[in-house]
Amino acid sequence: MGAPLNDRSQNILEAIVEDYIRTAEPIGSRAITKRHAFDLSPATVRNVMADLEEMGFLVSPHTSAGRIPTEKGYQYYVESLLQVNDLPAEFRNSLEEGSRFDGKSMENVMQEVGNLLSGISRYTGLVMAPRFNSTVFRQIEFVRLSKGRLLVIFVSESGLVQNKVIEPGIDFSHRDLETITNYLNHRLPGMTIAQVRERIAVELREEQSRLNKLQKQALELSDQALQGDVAEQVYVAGTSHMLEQPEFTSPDSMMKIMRTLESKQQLIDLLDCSQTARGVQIFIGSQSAHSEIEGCSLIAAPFSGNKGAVGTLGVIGPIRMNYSQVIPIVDFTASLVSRILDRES
Amino acid sequence: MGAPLNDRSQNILEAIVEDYIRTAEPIGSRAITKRHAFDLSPATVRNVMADLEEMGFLVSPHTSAGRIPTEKGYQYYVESLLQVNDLPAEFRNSLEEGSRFDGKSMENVMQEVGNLLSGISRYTGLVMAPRFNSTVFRQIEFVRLSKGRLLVIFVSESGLVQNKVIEPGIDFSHRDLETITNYLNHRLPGMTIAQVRERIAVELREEQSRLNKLQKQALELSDQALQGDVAEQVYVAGTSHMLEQPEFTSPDSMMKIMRTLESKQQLIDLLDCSQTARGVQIFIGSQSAHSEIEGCSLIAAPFSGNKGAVGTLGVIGPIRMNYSQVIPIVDFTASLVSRILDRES
DNA sequence: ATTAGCACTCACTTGCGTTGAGTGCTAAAG
DNA sequence: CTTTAGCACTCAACGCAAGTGAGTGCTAAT
Repeated sequence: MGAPLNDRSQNILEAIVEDYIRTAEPIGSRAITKRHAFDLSPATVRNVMADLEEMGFLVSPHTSAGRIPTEKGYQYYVESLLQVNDLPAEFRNSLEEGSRFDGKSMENVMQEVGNLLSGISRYTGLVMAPRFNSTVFRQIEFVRLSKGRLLVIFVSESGLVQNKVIEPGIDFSHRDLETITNYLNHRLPGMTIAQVRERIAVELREEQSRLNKLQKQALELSDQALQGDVAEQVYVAGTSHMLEQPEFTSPDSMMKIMRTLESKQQLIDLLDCSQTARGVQIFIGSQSAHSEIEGCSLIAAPFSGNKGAVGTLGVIGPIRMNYSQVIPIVDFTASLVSRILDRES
Repeated sequence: MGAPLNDRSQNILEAIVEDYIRTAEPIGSRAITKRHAFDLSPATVRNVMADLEEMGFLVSPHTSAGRIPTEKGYQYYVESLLQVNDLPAEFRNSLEEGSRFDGKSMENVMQEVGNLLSGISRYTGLVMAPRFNSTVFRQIEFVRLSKGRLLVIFVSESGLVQNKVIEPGIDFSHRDLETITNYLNHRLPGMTIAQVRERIAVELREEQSRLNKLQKQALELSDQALQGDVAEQVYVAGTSHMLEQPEFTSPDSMMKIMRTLESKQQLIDLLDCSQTARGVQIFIGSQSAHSEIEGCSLIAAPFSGNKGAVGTLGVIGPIRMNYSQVIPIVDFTASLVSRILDRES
């Protein structure tokens, strides 16, 4: 699908896409010649537009309206025509300002980053915290809540904290717990949670005989503590910006979009795609997979500390999204968050 | 404003409110006589309705429409006419089912409870976790993240966990931290966070001379750790149910309501009102304070463990809300959560 | 006190003509 | 061969008028 477009067609396509992104209204041939100083008559532009339509870059909603870009049109625009703006200094500042983390927990930081993403882009901001299972274990603590009920707290290298309540069969004493905690905290750091689990399984199987009772209990306990994948954390911010978009003015589409943004799982699936990739990724319309988010595009980028904790953040908005503005925002924010995670180690 | 309403007027008012809650459409005199077996002609009902309108319980949107309840009408209905249904067993079951907390953190439980509230009521569920400052301190842990950067983890009696990153001036060694942790964990449990802070301030002021260096550092460190109120946590679930309500079909009102539900602070203010009260509280329309939530009612109840941690949960929906169904849901859920918090101790 | 009857009101719907932005086609001009 | 001017055509959107019907308030009869 190379680029069988000559310069003039490209210019016109670019003009249409950009005007449409601004106005959200079908662009007519006259409007083009007026707004941009091509030395062409509307009729010529019409011919070019007819060609672009035939090639699948444009459609007209009805005979007597202007043209709007198709998904393919946007894709071509993003891949070949778009020039990304620099991130304005004010945005850069408020991002750096807002992500100071002194006195905040990592969760707060993630939430705050989501708010910043949405506030600056004026679309909806998404942040998916690193999957806990892939983060590097740093420390574990047990708190005895009541008879037989324990609170387990994990801390990862990157400063993420997770906790859960478990009910092991045995009622450990304060002393036991302390010993177990020490034992585990000396042996486990440096591995990912996944590796830790594997290690525990191996030791329980193969070294049974060489372990004393408490060591065995320690392993069994941490096995239970690590059981069950911890659900991903997604922070969504600025959902109401979505409703401000003219493409979602109908009550129906408003409900649809809000339902989608409410279902964390769908968002996780979406963001997972760009987990592994490097740098900013752009999913335009139905490119964003199986997903139910019709009419939306996603600009996402992974972030990661040097200890391997990988999360994803991004901005979701209508296909008619201001790509040139949002891309640098996402890009910069991702590296910012990476920097924050790194600083922890 | 006593009750200058005779039985017949009451019955008719009740019928109108309940029919309107069901249909969301103005109720006419004929509809009343048809749907309910009062032995009255439409004309009589009309007379009564005119009286009720004069008294401020009803209004008609325009001359040739039926009547709808005013806020005052709802208030009278809720206070004097409403009979609360029992909570259907299926709801009770799914609530009890869903709030099993084994393997979940308290935050997960709160979130889950929000989901249940909204899922069952089909309105929007709110849960405000206990303010951390008012919870009883149980344990503190320090994790050294990097040079000069500490992660502090607090655990409250009720199993709530909070963490934050701080940067004390000094770079404590692992050993120091252990000592400090032990020192604090022996002295502080049993007090609320607020009390702890006070105590620390007093000791630092009055017992300066009697403390060794590490003890002093311990106190200073925990002072910093406790500084700054931790933001309240509000869990909001099922916001899209709001958009399903016929009163919010216009794009404008949809945006308005979503913006409100997005701003945690407004919700906190709202829920704070019922923090101190006992049992289910009902805020109808503008009763729900200064707040911007026009056209909404809130049904809320505080929950609390025996250790004093107090939170609030509730359901928010249109004024035309199914009070008789939602009240028992909120009531039961609040006591359920209280039970969960209690069980921890 | 209640009810039947009746004139009246007014949001809502339907249909119809007008408007205007925009198109595609054709034929002339460069 | 490309570009442009001209023109007939299309069709969503807007506004207006008439018709419809649910519901009311008032009056007079029961």
